[in-house]
Amino acid sequence: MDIPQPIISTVDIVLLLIKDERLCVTLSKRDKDPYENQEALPGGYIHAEEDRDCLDAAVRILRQKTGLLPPYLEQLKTFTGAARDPRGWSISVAYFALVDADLILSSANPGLTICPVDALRRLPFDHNEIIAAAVDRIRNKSQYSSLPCYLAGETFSLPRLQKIYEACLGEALHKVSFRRKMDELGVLEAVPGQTESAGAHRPAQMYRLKSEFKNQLKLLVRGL
Amino acid sequence: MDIPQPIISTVDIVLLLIKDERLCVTLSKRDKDPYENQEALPGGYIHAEEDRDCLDAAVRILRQKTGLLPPYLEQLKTFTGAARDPRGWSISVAYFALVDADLILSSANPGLTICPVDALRRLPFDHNEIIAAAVDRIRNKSQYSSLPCYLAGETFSLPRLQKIYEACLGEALHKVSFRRKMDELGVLEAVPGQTESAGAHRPAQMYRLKSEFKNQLKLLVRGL
DNA sequence: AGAATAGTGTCTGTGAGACATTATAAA
DNA sequence: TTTATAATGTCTCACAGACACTATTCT
Repeated sequence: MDIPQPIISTVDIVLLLIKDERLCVTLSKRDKDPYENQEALPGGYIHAEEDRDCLDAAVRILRQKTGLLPPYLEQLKTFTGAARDPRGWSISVAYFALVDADLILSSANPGLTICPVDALRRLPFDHNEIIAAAVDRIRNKSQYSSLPCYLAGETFSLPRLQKIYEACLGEALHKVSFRRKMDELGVLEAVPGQTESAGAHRPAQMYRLKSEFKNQLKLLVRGL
Repeated sequence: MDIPQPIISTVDIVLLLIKDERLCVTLSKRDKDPYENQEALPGGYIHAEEDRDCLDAAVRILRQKTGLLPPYLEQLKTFTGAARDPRGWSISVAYFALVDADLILSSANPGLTICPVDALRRLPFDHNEIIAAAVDRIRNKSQYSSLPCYLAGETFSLPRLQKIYEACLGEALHKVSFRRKMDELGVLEAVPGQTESAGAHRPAQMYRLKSEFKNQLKLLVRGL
């Protein structure tokens, strides 16, 4: 039985959020070689002694680099090969996380940058490709699920939620249909008496996720 | 900088096909410990010296264990952790492949077994979970894509293709709608003059994938 | 009062499923 | 000629988008 050659095993995380009605990714300044001091996806080695599995590692790395545990976290895709890392053959299990922008902006972590996904410069490793996969994923799931609600924070108006969906999908949505679909999803409830004023016009009713859907995606039979 | 602990890095493949109108998975008898001589998903170590990336490794392993290159192969999901392999902390990058049953049954590889996915016994490692993820994937993609066509071989009748879709989805489909959708997909062309007789009734027109779609999935705007 | 957006009611075209009818080869 | 399934035409109901109208608050 041949002993396999050692392979670098890491986890990288695409932490997405909405800022100024645009879909953005969280970048972290690298504190080690290779690419020391450059902006890249937050990531790190798998610690076999400490992490039970890769999801565990992702949670640990998120805590270390951003100080928060996002309300949505799932495996995205695994990126592998001899060419993607100057240290040699590597595996990166990429994760996909969503968070309300206020949480990051308020925690004011110095090493972090928020950058719109459609205005990224060339990043180290294959991180542009990883982010592209994450954008594909959110585009796809936003068409038929409550996924973008995790970008919206505790309470939000329907007009704001529609803007978030539109930022995820990259296209404008029809208001009546959007509201019908949100109603059909059935994951939202109005917050009694709470409204949001935004100028010289009627204020918007605020909504929140029903508690039973806080940790559970809901899917539409037919998409938006 | 801490040197990470070595992690076992493997690739496993869920090779699906239709046999007797049922969705089946290809199992391979293990030739090494752990679980020597037991049926499990075909898989093996990543060879960092030889494989450019994991897709490369999957192709190599498929060639070694089954002797064929399936017309459809994509990454499925990565399974990781300390608990899934008795040898220790491991990463398995799982792949998802589709093939026409005739190809496997004709190659008559002795180490292979074909087993319906809904009649599996307990398999080594977390292979039941990996297969469940593959079944989820094919169920999902069959709803809105030409994916199941890769299970159908070179030429096939529409009634047979419908049976294949039904096996993938696990539910009966409406004939008229199914045909409308196949027409809308636009990936099929009739094979002039070729029909299939199957009893005392009108024979079925045979179809094949248009050559431009042989290596490309086509998606429906609205599902089946 | 006017402006501007929130929120809702109604109409219409598209499309999916139901049903029915025709087509065709084997027995 | 019967039988069984292939293949297609037609009807109807549901739904998505278009449009129009009402509601409400700030200026």
